[in-house]
Amino acid sequence: MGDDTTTDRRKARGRKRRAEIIEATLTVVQRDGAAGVTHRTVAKEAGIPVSLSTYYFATLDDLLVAALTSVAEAYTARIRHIIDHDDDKLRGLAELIAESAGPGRDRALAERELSTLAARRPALRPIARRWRENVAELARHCTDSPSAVAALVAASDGLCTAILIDNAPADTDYVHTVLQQALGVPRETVEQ
Amino acid sequence: MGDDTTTDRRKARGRKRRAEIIEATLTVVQRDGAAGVTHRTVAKEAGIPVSLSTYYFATLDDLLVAALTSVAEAYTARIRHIIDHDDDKLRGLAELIAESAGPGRDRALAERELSTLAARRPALRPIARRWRENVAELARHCTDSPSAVAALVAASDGLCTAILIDNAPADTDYVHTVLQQALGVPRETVEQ
DNA sequence: CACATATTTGAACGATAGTTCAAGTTGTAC
DNA sequence: GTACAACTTGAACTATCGTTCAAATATGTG
Repeated sequence: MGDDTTTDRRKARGRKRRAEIIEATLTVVQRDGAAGVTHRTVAKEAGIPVSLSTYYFATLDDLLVAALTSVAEAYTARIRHIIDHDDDKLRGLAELIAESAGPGRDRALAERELSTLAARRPALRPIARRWRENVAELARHCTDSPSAVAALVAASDGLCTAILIDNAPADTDYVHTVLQQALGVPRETVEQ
Repeated sequence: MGDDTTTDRRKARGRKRRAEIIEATLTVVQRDGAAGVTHRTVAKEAGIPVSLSTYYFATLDDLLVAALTSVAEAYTARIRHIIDHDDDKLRGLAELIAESAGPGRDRALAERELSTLAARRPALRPIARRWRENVAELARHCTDSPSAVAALVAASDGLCTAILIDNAPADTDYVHTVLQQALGVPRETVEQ
């Protein structure tokens, strides 16, 4: 009847709709910022009536929470993949960060908007924190120093901000160099 | 008549009102986030009618721009003061950053909200960028390495984020240690 | 005094917001 | 078929929004 793994096609469609609405929400955030997210703009983006948006997300807050969760999970998955599969994990991280300047800019922008939102809602903090914890775990594969881990995590975050807001140089080599510097690798391998 | 240094008491009162409205705006941002800023909430906070808010700031955008400019300038002034007057400039920066956990939390939160806003408005980027450039200048007093400067700037930003969103440890010593790490000081003086 | 300029006020307009709801449709179980 | 649950729809309610405006007050100038 109502078990978790039901194959009820109605519920399956419901889950799909839910995902579609979240996707439309992220599109709106990327285009107009978190301030542009309303039940109506999201519904229009998804091509559905307004009341269907509220059917799946009773309040606008629920929708934003779901969107943040989704985008954070996607980002976290990327990092986990680097940890598990990349040989040079620091370089993998640098590539991921450098993406924020190119194709991944919209996504990174959305994540910043939503994480800023999280600063004001304690319920969202654990989700926003997960990204940071995963970067820390990646860092622990590169060094034993706790302060080096902290510096790398902070620098990673700061680099993303710089790329998004300052249009800082964002080629992988540059990011990689700065990450190495934060990690404290010997000078002569960093300086030109 | 209309020169800059007029002592016209009417204009003086106008400037004071303008400052009051900006102050009220920042209070609203600190309490409810940038999304909570409306002409009405600001007017209520300032104890004035709505139309007076629009008299000084024709559009809501003008008001947000003015508020961001104000908060960014205050922060920049703090950094400049450290550069010009502190002996241990890195420690001064660490103290400033650590403030974000205590009395300066609201202001730091407001700055993040408003700088996130800047990501979507090119006109605001120069203002948001100034903070970063001043930190870089401070860093250049501590090192000759360009990558060390970049790492310190990025780490400073990331530490603020961590303190605001993750409730990361924020005592001055800890922040100072991480900043030193990013700067690349010899290991033995950093590790415990 | 009159005259001009700057500030202040309350009311109003049109637009859009979140949310609710009763009615309709589709799919599942019996 | 009937009964039931999940999904979908359009319309509506109330609230708040940004902005405008004419009138009132205060201040400076002659």
